[in-house]
Amino acid sequence: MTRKVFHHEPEAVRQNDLIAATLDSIAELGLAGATVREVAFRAGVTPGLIRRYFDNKERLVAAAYRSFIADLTAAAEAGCGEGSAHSRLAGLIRASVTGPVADSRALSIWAAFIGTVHSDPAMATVHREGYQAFRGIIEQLVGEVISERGETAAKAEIRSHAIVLNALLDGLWIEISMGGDDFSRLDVVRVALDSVATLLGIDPAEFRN
Amino acid sequence: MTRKVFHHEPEAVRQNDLIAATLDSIAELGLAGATVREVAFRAGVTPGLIRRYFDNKERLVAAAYRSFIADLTAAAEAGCGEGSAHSRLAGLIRASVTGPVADSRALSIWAAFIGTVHSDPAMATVHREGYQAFRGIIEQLVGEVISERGETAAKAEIRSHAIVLNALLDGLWIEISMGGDDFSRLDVVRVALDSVATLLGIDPAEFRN
DNA sequence: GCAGCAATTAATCAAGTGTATAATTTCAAA
DNA sequence: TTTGAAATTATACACTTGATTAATTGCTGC
Repeated sequence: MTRKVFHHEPEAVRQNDLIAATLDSIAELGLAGATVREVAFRAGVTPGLIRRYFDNKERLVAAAYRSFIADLTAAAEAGCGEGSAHSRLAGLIRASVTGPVADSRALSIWAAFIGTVHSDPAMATVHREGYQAFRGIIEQLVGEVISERGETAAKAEIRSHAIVLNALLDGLWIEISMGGDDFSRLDVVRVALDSVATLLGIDPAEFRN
Repeated sequence: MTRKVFHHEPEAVRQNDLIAATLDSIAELGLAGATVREVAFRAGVTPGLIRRYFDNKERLVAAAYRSFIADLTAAAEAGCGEGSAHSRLAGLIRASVTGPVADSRALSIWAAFIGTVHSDPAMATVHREGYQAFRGIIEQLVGEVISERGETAAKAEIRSHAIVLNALLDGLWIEISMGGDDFSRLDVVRVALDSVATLLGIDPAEFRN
């Protein structure tokens, strides 16, 4: 038998490929389907190689989680654009409830990971970091929006608003990404913007800009 | 060796025990830890017995999911109590963001199951049914609240409100159950009630009753 | 071109998985 | 008390899993 031909790849490239293959496996087959063999196959590589780049399968999965969350947050943040705080918040909201952030694949991966957080300390750490990062963005944005309107609010109030907003966006993201038929005939962006505006006491018409 | 002594149990009891053991396993060890042996051990039974009550492990897990969702929905619904639509909606909200509905164990189980929905059609069915049931409750309640206030709203508007409310409650439930430190010094019930009141255009003070 | 090192493969292992089945025990009916 | 069916156990099997290691290959510097 002839051995498989292969190429040397830079460490970063292989790691990325393995992480991507892991996320693909999870998205299509669930966490249980993301076996070492499946991941290796999708990465066009042999199972044993994984151990050269990740000490454990656990480490690989945690790295994939971190990468996934970072990408998701970055995509949402990219939706902010630049400009007034109002328009940036609107951009964040719009990005949060439309593709590629709000899509079935992302939800599947997120859900698979979330299920491990409670029983796996390493995953819990990754989760907490990602969560706090996103809520920090919202909190900052809410603060800026309030001061932009010439108003002032206590830190606790801003935080309270951020928590509610975050919850609403999370919930909407889940519902939309889950893809029940209920959203197909609904303008999700308008609903999301109006809801947030109402919660913040902003005139929805003005907020939609 | 002496064989294990055992008792005959009615079918319903054994099924319940096995389902309870499955949920316990998932809550503590994650879905991956809910092996046939682990579940059997927790149920004080031998692995082989499971197959007498459930064709597959898949069936057992699906049954556990259905049972879990039903209990959760029932607990939330029980919080409604009786009385005006306003007070029933308030009760539902209060129940949704406090124990035993909003607690770490419930979230762990929910998360584990959610991760399987995308790649497992049977689980998807169970999920969809449970989800629609809960959203139906909210939709009904929102409709009653509106008409109770002497107002009138198109069906689409009611549905839109229900979707947003459901998303908000889901998101709050997740955040609270996840148990970040951020909620420890926050009156979650008040925040939830005020947010919903604001979204529905009700005076928060009146809504809190 | 070639030597040597790092990257990759191939093959194997022990442990754990869900499932199947025959042997045993419980329990209710006669 | 006995008997027979149903419930439960014990054991085993085939398979998959993550991990390990030696052999092989590709590549870089000389």
